[in-house]
Amino acid sequence: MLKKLTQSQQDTILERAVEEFGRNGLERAAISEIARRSGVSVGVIYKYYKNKEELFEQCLTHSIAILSEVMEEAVSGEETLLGACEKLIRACIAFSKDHAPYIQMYHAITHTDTRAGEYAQVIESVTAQTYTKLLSMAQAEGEVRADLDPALGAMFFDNLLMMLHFSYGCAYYEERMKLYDPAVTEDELVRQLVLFVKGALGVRGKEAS
Amino acid sequence: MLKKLTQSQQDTILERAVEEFGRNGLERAAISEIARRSGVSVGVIYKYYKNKEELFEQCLTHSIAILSEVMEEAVSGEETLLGACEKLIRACIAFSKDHAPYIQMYHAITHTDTRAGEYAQVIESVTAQTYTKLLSMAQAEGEVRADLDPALGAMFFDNLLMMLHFSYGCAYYEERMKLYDPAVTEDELVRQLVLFVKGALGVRGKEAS
Amino acid sequence: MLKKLTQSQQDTILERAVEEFGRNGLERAAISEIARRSGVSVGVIYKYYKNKEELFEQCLTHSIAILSEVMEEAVSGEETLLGACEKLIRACIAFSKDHAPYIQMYHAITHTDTRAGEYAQVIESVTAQTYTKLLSMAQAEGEVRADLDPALGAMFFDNLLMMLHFSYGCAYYEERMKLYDPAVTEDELVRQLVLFVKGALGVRGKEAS
Amino acid sequence: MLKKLTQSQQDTILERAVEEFGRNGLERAAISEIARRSGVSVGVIYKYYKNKEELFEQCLTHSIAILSEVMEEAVSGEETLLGACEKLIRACIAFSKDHAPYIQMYHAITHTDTRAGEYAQVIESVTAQTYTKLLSMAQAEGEVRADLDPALGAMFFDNLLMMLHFSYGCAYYEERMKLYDPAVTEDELVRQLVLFVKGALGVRGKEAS
DNA sequence: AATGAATGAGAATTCATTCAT
DNA sequence: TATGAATGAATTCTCATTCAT
Repeated sequence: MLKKLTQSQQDTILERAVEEFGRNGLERAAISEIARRSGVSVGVIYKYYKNKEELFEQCLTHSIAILSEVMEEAVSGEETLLGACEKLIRACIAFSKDHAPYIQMYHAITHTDTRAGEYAQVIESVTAQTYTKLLSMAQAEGEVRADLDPALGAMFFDNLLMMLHFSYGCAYYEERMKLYDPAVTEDELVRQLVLFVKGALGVRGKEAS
Repeated sequence: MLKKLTQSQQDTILERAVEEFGRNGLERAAISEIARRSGVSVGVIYKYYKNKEELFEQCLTHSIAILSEVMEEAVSGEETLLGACEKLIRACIAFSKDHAPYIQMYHAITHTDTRAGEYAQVIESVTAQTYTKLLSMAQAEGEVRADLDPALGAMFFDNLLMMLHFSYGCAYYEERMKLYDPAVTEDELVRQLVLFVKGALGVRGKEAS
Repeated sequence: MLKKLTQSQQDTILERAVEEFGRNGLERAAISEIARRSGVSVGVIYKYYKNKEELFEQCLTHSIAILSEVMEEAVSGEETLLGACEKLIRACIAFSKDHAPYIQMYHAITHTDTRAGEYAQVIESVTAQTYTKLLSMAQAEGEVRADLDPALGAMFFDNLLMMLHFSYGCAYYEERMKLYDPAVTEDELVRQLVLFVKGALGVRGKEAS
Repeated sequence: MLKKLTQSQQDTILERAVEEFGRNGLERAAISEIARRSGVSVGVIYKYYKNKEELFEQCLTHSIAILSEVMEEAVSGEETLLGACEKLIRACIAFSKDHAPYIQMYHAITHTDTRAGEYAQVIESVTAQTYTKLLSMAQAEGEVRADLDPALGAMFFDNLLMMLHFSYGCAYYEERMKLYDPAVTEDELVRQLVLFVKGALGVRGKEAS
């Protein structure tokens, strides 16, 4: 057969690869399995990706892009900080539930030793800056407590979101969540986490300032 | 007869194994590498551990035991909740700095899919119950806000601690932390995190209640 | 794509495998050795056979098929029982001389403990039924003595054939044969064995009945 | 401990080894298992036997000695050839039933490629000569047919006995026997085999000559 | 350009044999 | 002298990567 891979086929490969990596991790994931599920030959994968690791990285980039998009969309047009927080939290959960493999990939990548800096840079920069700026602005308007360091506050908040991702996307953390509260509803968790964050940031309604 | 491995040699194997598993995860970790670094033959590892998985689990048990001890010791004799939090936070950081491989191994284990429930149970149960009870009691005494769900509050708090572990024990998260604040001092981070938690839990000094 | 193994190459693998299994038995036979002698890589053997045991079984099937064919051809068109016996005896010897590895493999398999029943079923059923029916019919026609149990008679006869296989295919039994008669010619042996069987079965010419 | 191995301990080792080799064959048999079952250390086995193969050979010698003894005893004092045959046949069956491991070892040894001549010499010489002489004498007295070659006749007879050993001592041949006659009794088999041999040798009662 | 069979390095595991005690 | 723990070579099997077609 001599037809070039369509964009859609490339997307398919990436999605199947994310699933395979999510299921089995970088090591145990099998290129041949990804090829089979994608309906292409092994060779074609090596045409587009130098080796397994590079495919893994592309999956990562792909995953992060999707995740970022979802998260950004979540807060767009949201007026209040707390409203944005809740939207982010809900987006986290929804995304993790629907795209567990992406979360598992995300978790896997954070275990990388080599190239950690590079990866972190690519993946976390935007979020870090966005959240920090968000808090800075809120602080300037008196919406959050004055003694909060915006950068660290942003990191702590993002830490909570990351763990939320894992809790809804990785088997281990799901089990762990059950140990804390076997029957918690998603709504109750969101409510509690919003309260938690609200207190942590010392959020006051704007009108209250 | 040939001298049995001394306790110290056995400890060495476990330490090298933790390092190897931390570096490479269960899959990629190589028994032969662990043997080589431990200065013993491959065979002796199979004398002491049935297979790679069992060695992994022993490493896990070992790591958790050490971590638990440190964390428990940190809060013992601490009167106030906030004091305990700060101690825990400082213990987290100290431990992660000193025992990065243990943290990496912990991070690796949370990526396991098979046996996730089993592992979570073993590793997280005690912490989950301890923190939950701590918050319950504090709440009963009016030390934390009344609308906090102790179980979820405990989980969020532990989530922050876990991310702290990673931030000081795993390269990726270290780099990520630098993105938020390249020059933050440990003391400042602790101060900010204590404030963050204080607000999140709605902590009032006991005398204030 | 890389050229698939030709049929001839696949046959080579099977032949080399039969030799290796014949030489060393299932346990000691080394896949790597079979690969080396076949001029293929180890991997290709695992492409065609799930594991060593499956290769072993295929060798078995192959050997039995060849042997059966030879034996069946030997008796086809033979009118008298004694004529058939002589043909079988000669076929045994010829086959064993030409295909010693198959005989050695057969000998090896009879040492298997696990799956003995399964193997025996596959290998011996046809022969058992054929010989038994042959004797039954001959008995009905008064060609063999009336007090012979056809099934047991068939087994004793086949026992003699099996030992003949071994005597011409396995070093040990060859040496053993020399102990009985260092200089025996094949023709003399056949003549004697035919006489032996003739007496054992109480064969009378049909015209004598 | 500094006590020398008693004769009884040496016998124990040999017996346990025969069992282990009978069970698992030369390859899979484990020296450590033999040591454990014999209640001695691994080292002591290597004190008495250079290596596994030598132990195997000693087991063989031991097995053959026992077998020979039993067979010789069986025929001693027996007057008629046919009586001796029946005694031998019964002894075969009884021994194989009681000492299957010895038979399995015997079967294993006949698979040896290297040293086949040596082994055969040691193991089969006496039997070969005994049976041949037996037939020669019987022939001289007109007890067996005149056109029988005593050496070949002896071999065919011994072939039948060997297969009998296997049929009662090795799983594969047991199963094979069931294919021929699933419900045969030992007595019936003996009766049929005696008849078979009687015919084969052309035995006449002495008084009939 | 795509295919997918072949390659072969690499990893887990076993166990005969050694030898320090 | 007996012990049995340690050794490490050897074997099976997998799968990322190559490359002839």
